[in-house]
Amino acid sequence: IVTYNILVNAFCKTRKMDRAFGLLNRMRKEGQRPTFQTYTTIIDGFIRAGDIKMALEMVHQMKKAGCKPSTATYNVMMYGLVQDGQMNRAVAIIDEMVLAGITPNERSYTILMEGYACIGELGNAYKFFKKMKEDGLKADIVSYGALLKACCKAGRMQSALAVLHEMNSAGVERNLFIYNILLDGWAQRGDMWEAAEVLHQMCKEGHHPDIYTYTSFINACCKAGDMKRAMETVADMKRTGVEPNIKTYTTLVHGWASASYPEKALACYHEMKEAGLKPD
RNA sequence: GCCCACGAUAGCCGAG
Repeated sequence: IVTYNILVNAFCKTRKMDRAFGLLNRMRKEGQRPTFQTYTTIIDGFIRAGDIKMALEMVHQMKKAGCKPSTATYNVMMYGLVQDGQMNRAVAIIDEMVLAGITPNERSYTILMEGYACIGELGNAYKFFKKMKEDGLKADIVSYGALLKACCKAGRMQSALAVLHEMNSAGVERNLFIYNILLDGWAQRGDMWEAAEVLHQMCKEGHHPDIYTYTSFINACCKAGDMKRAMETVADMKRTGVEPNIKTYTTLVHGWASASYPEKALACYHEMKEAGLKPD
């Protein structure tokens, strides 16, 4: 059964839902009982394919087969609804879980927080952050990341700093994701100075900037109109072995174009093609 | 605690 599950998972991850589904039927025919993991994997596959209806249908089949949906099953459903922008339905799943006697875990709440973070609803994100703690769950680094992103998206950078502070008190170490979210928060506001400060601090603490860090920072420079600094950053990243990708170049092309230097924009565009990247 | 399932970061454009 574990072997089957691994196979089913492989098919789902490569978007071959028909084959995954076929395998499920084969398991049934051979008299093997698919486990709750099997079902959850398939439901996850449908969710990632954007097919909420089929995902719900599978939940139904799962229950009919006498398999109890687990926390992960509910999490997957919430994730799908969140991706689809159906926050209210996603939130309703929490109540459904509780009614079914299933306990939400930190991921359950983090999924909802992420959803609210994406639309800049800090208040709601925070609401579930609190709820998580009320349930006696410990916020992990991903949960803090979601809260941080909510602050950044809402433009509440002071609150973002407060979140970092709380992480410290909770003894949760910052990682590259955390720094990148924060740096991007400043970048979105065109504050390359604060962004530079974050970049400086992360390096000081031994974190190596990655493609996300650099691209966000370049974006900050472009927004602030400092194309010189943007180009210097490109040089920096190459020097540290981080190759600019399509997004990095698009940021630059856009930056030069907004600064009314179409010829510079074109030069970046050519450089991108020479680097073997296809414009998208 | 670990094993087969679930959550996090960047650009432009389009759609609304």
